[in-house]
Formats: sequence, structure tokens, C-alpha cells
Amino acid sequence: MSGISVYKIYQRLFQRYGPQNWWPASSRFEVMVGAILTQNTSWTNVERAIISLKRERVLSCNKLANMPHAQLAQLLTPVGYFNVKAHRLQHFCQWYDEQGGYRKLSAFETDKLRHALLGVHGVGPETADDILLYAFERPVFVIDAYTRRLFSRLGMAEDNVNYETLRQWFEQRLSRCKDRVTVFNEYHALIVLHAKQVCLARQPRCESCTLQRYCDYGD
DNA sequence: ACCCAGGGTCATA
DNA sequence: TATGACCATGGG
Repeated sequence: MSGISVYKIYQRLFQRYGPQNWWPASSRFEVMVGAILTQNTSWTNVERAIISLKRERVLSCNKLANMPHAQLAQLLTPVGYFNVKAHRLQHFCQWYDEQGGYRKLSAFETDKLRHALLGVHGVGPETADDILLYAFERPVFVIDAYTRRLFSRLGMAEDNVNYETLRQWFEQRLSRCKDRVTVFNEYHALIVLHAKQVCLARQPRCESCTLQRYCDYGD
């Protein structure tokens, strides 16, 4: 049997944790910056860097694009990979400005915008979809390591499915939702929160971190 | 001393 | 197409 539906799992998570009101940022542009900085990095470390960028008053497209690499890298110290991320951030900002910023990009159809974002060096599928969903408010389901892990351990997906396949798997199953942008927004945020609550690590180490706790969301 | 984190790119086979 | 190395800090 097919078991519980993808939407039902969403409802249970929502009932348990309530709305998360993501993305935690004070502007669309800050969402994009955070999406790049949080690549394989804990959010608490990203917050430190965001605070530093605000304190130095450089959290804007022009300032970030034009400041010295070394200065930006230093401000990005807490996120790790600071040389890589300083370069990615500056390259993204330059591209974003060249495209005409949010005004121009928001006129793109979702598929075109997604393709354009994926063409930017340093922007992979998850980062692109974070930006599409949380900055451009497009109905795109974000897949991350937690999502793959949770649904794999629920027995609903293969652990090594490719990104596109799993994204379309979710989107197809949630295609009849009323407000998909809101549902996709909350769903991804709830998966991340739930993962932290139940210790959804790569290899479950402690006994209490294994199946029984997140199986509440299966049958 | 480990393992892990709201990934992505590049070289290699 | 599919692995593995690499990037690097901070918390548990």
C-alpha cells in the first residue's frame, strides 16, 4: 500500500510545530545572501556573519560586489569556506546587478528564472530553489539533505535519488494544494526544524535518534 | 578526538 | 554518470 500521503505528513508537522514563517531575513536580498552562506553550514554560523555584514553596513548588492575580497572573506569567517563563499557572493551580486535586480528578474517565468540562477557559478539546485521559493515566492519545493534523509527513512524515497527527481516527486504530489507557495515554504522549514528535534543525522548514532521518533510521521 | 552542518565545483574513471 | 577531494568554522 502507498501509506500516508505527502500532504498528510505536512499537516502533522504543521500541527506539531506550527508555522515557521521562513525565511529568517529582513529583506529579499538578505534571503539570497543567506542561501549562499548556509551551503553545508549551520544557520547559527550564518547569523553571525549576517550580523557582521549589517554592522559594517555592507549588506547590499553594490557594497558586497565592490568591496575587497579579503575584507569580505574576513567578515565571513564564521560560516567556514569563507574564501569560496566570498567569491560566490561577489559573483552573484555582480550578476544580480547586471540582470537589473529583483525588478527585472521577477518578470521571468519560474522555469526561466531557475535556469538563469543555476547558470550562476556557486548556485546549485538547493540554493537556486531557496532563492526561488523564499525570495521570489515561486512554487518550487526545496530539497535538502534532511528532506532526502527523512523520506528515505520513512521508506518513501530512495536515499540516492537525484535532486530533480525528488523535487518533482514532491511537487507532483502537492500539485493540488490551495496555496503552494505557502505550503512549500512551511513544509521545508518544518522538515528542517523536525530534523533538528529528532537528531536526523547522517548515521543515527544514539538509540533514541532512530526510526521510532520520526516514524510518527509514517503510518 | 571525533561527527556534523539548511552544498557546490572540479578532477578523475 | 558517478564517486571523491576540497573548501573551513563552530557546536555537540
